Amino acid sequence: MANGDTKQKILDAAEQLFANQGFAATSLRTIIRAAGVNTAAVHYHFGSREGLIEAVMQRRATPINQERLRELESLEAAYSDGSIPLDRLVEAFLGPPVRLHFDRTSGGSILPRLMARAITEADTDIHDMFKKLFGEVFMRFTGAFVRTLPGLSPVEIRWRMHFMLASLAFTIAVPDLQSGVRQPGEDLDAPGKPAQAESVDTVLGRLVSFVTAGMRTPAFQQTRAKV
Amino acid sequence: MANGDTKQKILDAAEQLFANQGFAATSLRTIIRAAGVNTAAVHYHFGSREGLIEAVMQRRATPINQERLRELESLEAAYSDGSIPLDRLVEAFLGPPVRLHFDRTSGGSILPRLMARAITEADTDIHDMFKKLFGEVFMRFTGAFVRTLPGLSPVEIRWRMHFMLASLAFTIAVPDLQSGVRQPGEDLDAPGKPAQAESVDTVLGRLVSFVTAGMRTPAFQQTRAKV
DNA sequence: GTCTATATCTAGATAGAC
DNA sequence: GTCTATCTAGATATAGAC
Repeated sequence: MANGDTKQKILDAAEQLFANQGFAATSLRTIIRAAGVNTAAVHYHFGSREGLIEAVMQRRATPINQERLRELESLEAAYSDGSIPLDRLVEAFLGPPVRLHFDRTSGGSILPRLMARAITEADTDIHDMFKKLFGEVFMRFTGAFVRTLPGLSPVEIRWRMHFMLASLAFTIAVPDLQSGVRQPGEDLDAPGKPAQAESVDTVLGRLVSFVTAGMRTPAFQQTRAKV
Repeated sequence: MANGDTKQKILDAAEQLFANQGFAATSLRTIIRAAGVNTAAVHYHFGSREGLIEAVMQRRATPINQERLRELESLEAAYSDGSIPLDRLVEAFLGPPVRLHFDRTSGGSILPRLMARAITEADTDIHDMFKKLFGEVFMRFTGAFVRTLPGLSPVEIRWRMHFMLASLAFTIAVPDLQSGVRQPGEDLDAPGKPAQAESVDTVLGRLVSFVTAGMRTPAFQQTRAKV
């Protein structure tokens, strides 16, 4: 409990709680209780509650951005003459957060849940923060999708990336939704048992195949029936 | 400002605020200020903050459920011999909330945002509430999807419905995300201008075509490369 | 059914001792 | 760098007059 330890303890506790309960629902006092420190420590290290939120997010955004960029650049190098295959591109975007979500060793397993919370949260300040942290890499991917899918307008592509983001965020942040809802006739799983215990590869595979198919489908054509 | 008016005013104000700010971030005091009533009125009519939340959600769940069921039953009648076409089924599920989202007359335009918030929120009590309100109709649809997509396992179908729910919720609840992120090279829209102003049919069309394609794609096969 | 007034608690933030 | 003590504001909830 000596030196600079406190800062880390606060960050860890805050990350856990923000990820589990959301930002709005987590008070500083809950955090300091969990971290075993006192109120003043938070303000000393981070200035304010908002400063803490930003620090928590910043600590985690960098690795995801780096990993995504690394994969994207490796794909761009491999397919420098043509365009990148769609499923590879989708996986380069979804893989890093999903894999980190399942990584129980790095302490990063809560990380993507935290990120998903950030998109999901109502607070616009948090949205702004999120855009600041991920916006640049997101735009790089947008450009790649535009090249890979020349048949689609940029607007259409942006919508589909929005759906992709949605599927990603939900898969990570709201996993309990797929448990609570059971099938009509079948009982593949026991009454209360969550439908999870799936491997990283399986989850990522399901996600990538769904999103890739959605991305690839022909552009929606407005029927000008009315007007 | 005479009789039973107060209850309605509270419900309306609460719905607005919950939809815009989320549940956790909205205090009773904010609500009573907006509604022009006082604290005691809320407790008199709804017992507690949680009681108010439940009342707000219940008021809106019923019409969506009814509309979805009506469309589903009409499809089941029309295709009683075979299975329902996938895109019709997807539209029956997504159409009612999306259309209500755009309906500026019924005062229901905030409604689906509210619902989307409920899935999106961290609070598990709200999740439970949500499952209670929509679970039954959701299961009816699950059964229909299982019949329409015999090539997919129920587990796979549940995952894809999860992605569908995600895309729906995000489209309605987090519309600003698609604005803030702009294209690399192109400026189809002005710097700050949101990319919306799209018609109901366009948005619903984009959503349905993306989801339908994702739903229809062949089941993900686990490669047993490792292990 | 509606209000004012108030009780009780918890929030974020700061001052100042160590 | 870390703590205790405390300020102020805001929260939910209730009592009791009208």
